[in-house]
Amino acid sequence: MRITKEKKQENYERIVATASELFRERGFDGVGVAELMERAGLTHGGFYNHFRSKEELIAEATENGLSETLKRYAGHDVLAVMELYLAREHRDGRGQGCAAAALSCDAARQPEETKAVFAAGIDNLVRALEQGIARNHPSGTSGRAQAITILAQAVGAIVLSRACPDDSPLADELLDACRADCRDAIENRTRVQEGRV
Amino acid sequence: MRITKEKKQENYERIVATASELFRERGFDGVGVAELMERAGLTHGGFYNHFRSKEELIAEATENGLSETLKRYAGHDVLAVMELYLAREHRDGRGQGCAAAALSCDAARQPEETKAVFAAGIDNLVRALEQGIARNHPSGTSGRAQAITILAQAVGAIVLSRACPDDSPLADELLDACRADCRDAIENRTRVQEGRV
DNA sequence: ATTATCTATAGATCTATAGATAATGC
DNA sequence: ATTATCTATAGATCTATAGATAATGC
Repeated sequence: MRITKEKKQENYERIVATASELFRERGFDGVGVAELMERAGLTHGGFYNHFRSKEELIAEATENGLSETLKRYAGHDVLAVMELYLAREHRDGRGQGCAAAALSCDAARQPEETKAVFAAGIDNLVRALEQGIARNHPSGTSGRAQAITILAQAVGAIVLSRACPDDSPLADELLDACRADCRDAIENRTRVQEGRV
Repeated sequence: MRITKEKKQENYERIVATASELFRERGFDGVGVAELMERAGLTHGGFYNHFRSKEELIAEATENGLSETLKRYAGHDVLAVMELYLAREHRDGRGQGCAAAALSCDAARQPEETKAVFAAGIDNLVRALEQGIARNHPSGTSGRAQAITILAQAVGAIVLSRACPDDSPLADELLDACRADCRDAIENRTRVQEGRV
């Protein structure tokens, strides 16, 4: 049974959104085309009307996940972003959380084209954080380097925290120490820019 | 053909060492038992004389990888460790590099027992870094929280840098910004402890 | 006529097991 | 006699394709 072009586009988007979530939960190798299509309400074979290969979907789902992540964090000051990012709810909701934190290890093992998509997504996050820093420091100079260090630390904290067992004290310690450190770093930036050092 | 107990132990250790490296390169799902055993110079079926399941090997290889990582970095001051850690050579040698950076995303998807092994390994790295901070600050107070933030940032920088394409400027930018930030953080600690703020 | 979906399946993997072989270790 | 390895294979996956079906879009 054939469907309208509009319905096809809807199906395509549902496949990508479903894949984006499942990949974050289980990794690229942890999700098969058959299960993915079933979850999207379609049958296995139909997949290849939308994508030439699973690899093509991986690139698409990665781009989608990273742009969703950007959307969630753009437009807020950096401290507000970090409160949300370094929260237990974020750590415990891999499928709905930051795609950079959930998929970076897996992305490292993908072909160069997929890694290019990933790098573009990270760069967008860095730029959003840089603007977030500017919201805490309206008169400050460019904070790209600091945006990079804050993103790296936040991603590292989430990634390591998720690798700990549910009841591990270290898991929470990671989030708390990095949240406090980020606050200090931003505060310190204020002090430096006001010439108080 | 049966072999000596000693040879069996040697085979066991070679399987774990081979797995530890291959898993870091390709992830737990990216390496099959057959290929692993072939690389270790044994046949597929022999695997189950050493392990009840692949899952058991994963826990063992994770522990092995993390303790190798600890061995490499223990006993040096924190700035020397970070020079090594945030280097291009480390980023580009996943199989020989830090197991926490290579496997944390994968470990997050493993059963609780494997995650417990992972958390113990991270805690050892944190303690080693804390001692490394003490080498830069012999008279300082405990630096566990700072050790945690430095580890998180370093892991995040490597993980994100590896997800970028080979020629990506962002990949190097991540390493350089975090290396500089770590130097600043340790320097700032000196200033604080000398009462200069 | 075109095409998005479906069913069915090819062919390659994957983990794990069964049974044979042959050398160790009692 | 025990046991570490080997060969062979069961049974479950996995990606991808072929061909049938039926509704759209010309």
